[in-house]
Amino acid sequence: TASGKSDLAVQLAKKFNGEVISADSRQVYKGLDLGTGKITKQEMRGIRHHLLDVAPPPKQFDVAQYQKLTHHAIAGILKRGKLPIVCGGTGLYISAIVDNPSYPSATPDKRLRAQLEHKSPATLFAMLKKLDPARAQIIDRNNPRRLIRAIEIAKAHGPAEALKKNPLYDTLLIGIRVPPEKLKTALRARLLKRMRQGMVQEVKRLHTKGVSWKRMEELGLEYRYGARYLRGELSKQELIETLTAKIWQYSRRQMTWFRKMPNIRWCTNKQQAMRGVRMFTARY
RNA sequence: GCGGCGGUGGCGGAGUGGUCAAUCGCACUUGACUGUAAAUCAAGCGCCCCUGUGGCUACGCAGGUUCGAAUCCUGCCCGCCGCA
Repeated sequence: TASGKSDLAVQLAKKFNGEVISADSRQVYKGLDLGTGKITKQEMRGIRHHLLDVAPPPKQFDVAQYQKLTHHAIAGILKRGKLPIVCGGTGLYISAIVDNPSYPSATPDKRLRAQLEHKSPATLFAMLKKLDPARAQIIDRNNPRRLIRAIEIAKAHGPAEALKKNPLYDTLLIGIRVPPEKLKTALRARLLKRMRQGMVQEVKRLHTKGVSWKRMEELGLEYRYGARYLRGELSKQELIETLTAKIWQYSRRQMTWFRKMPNIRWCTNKQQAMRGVRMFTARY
């Protein structure tokens, strides 16, 4: 967040004849622009971007869909003889491409989920233990969302296998390192700018176009708190304060994900990144 | 000036004689992650020794009562409300 990755991606694409693939779980939705910090047409500077605006906001999108669409996109880019550049902050989505795990084929079961939603973690855990004791051993037993999905998988086709990774592509991972204080300031400045550009109006517009307040809660920080502000639960000042805090928390969670990626190459400036890519592409 | 209410950890806010370093929420720090991932979940969060049924300092300030006080009493300081 606010590290300058979109901008870097475009520069790399220019320099190395590439196209950009977004790895962002909110920018996949059409119409979520200001609130997600989506790159604008102008900022793209003619570089083709993929995996943006591929889903309607009311419908839930997920990693498996992301994985599938991305493989298509990458195939197309390679066929055109170009370099695919994945850029984004959703660790899970990045790993969906880089590690290419084959997710259990059990498809989300809305009815089952609704049924389990109000059960306590303890009962969910008991259910899972019966269905898939091995999984129960290693799962986070306090986390209803994980428990429900695990049950979903077990019900569909018995005990789950360990997740296999089958990487398809040779990848270079670049992490951008920004000093925390600097990042904090940048985050806030960016938020204020987006507010001036009409972020709240965007939320309002989405709602009039049929996105429920309930759904808004799930579409990302800006939409969640923006909606609360519009409903009068937050003052403008409170909106700004809680959003800065929440965005910062989110940014930290991103970092904990990236920190554990094994071969990530950390860069503090564009030159370092450029050099990395040059060396990487020289191998082919 | 008189009367009422209140001052608790970074913030909000419990507790009203012992089991209180003090419920809880937020913020903060660290981490997990098998189709919601900007989601969901976990741990830590006065100071020190970092072994424990450990030591120290704490609930506006200063005294007092008590075996024992954030909790009771007195004085002072500060805030809000009502009457002047």
